[in-house]
Amino acid sequence: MGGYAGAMPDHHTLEETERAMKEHVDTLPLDFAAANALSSLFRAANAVRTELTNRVLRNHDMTWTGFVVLWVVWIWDGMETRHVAESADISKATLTGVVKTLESRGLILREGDENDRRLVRLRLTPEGVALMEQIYPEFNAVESEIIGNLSGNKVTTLTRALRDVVKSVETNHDVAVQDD
Amino acid sequence: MGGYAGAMPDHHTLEETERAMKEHVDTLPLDFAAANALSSLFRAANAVRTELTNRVLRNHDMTWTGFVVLWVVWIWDGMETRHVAESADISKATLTGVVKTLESRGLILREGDENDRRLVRLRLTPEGVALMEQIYPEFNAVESEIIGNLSGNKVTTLTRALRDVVKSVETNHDVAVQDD
DNA sequence: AGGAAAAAGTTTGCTTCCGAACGATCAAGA
DNA sequence: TCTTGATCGTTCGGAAGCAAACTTTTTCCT
Repeated sequence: MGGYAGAMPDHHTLEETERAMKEHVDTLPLDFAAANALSSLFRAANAVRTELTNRVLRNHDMTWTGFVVLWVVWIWDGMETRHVAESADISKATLTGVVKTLESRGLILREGDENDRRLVRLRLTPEGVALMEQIYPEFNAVESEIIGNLSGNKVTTLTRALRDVVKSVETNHDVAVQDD
Repeated sequence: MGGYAGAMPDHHTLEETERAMKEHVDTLPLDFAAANALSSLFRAANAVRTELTNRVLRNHDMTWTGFVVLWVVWIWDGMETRHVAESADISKATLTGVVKTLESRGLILREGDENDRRLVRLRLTPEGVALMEQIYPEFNAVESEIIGNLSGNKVTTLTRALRDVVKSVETNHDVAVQDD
């Protein structure tokens, strides 16, 4: 991936792409600021995800989604699957498959609810707990390293702006949001 | 997905999750600010991606990655495969499959390079161009709508912070970065 | 009580998604 | 020249990823 300076890069920088795009669609009334912001959003998310996967999860033979699901169930022991799916930002259908994988590795348990037999609650096995207690500090250390290059003030601003973006998307469909 | 206010939500907010996590791992020295920032990053990216997919791409029977690849080739006509993959933030292996799908729908063309027969260059068909000229304005309009809720100043700050995150990740591996 | 409607999780079918191994092609040096 | 080493795109195997259809269970209405 990128990160060059001085010499001619073998790929196109964001700035070059912006220029090329403007030439390409210069007759259309477009919002370039929005396009750049969201392009940066996806690029950042992908870069961080790849970094965390390669430096932390890979050593434990763990996928990104597998880790996220384990983390959610670690924090919210006995959570119902639909809420786990929502927290992990994946569909119920995907969760079914991921849980099957994690179950086969002895990290998670499916447990029926006695009062409502439609529900399935998820719990970590002792092995799952042990794994999370080992992985998560490593995971967070890399998170800290990545974010550590930004000043404290910038981190707060960034986090708030990202939450605003989420709120902006959800506001278009849900009932009015009024918090914060 | 979320976006409730007043009544008890059927899911956990970011703030509640933060509290639960702190209770859960309170003996460990963790960087919560970094965890919150990156959690917000993934949530924002997912929310925007889902929104754009549902409101724009779905109407044209187009997947997210398919659209991104088409967009890159639209802007950089005749680009070599490996550069398209890098620009689209996917692996070469993934690109092979996606191009196969787009090719079967008559939107993209694979074209051998005469000077270096290892290379494959990608071009849009007239149908592909027509599709992009129709979809991209719609796509950008929704981008604009999402970002439009933030003040102009905030957008600039957000974009810059996200690029800093990308740079922070890449700096750990590449040669020193010195631009901007 | 009884039947319709809603809700939870699973299955199905198809498309990403990636690392590793692979075959083909080109580049550099003896 | 030829051969060793890179480089490019593809293939393979396995795991996400989702919408839509489906089964089971619960809720709601009369």
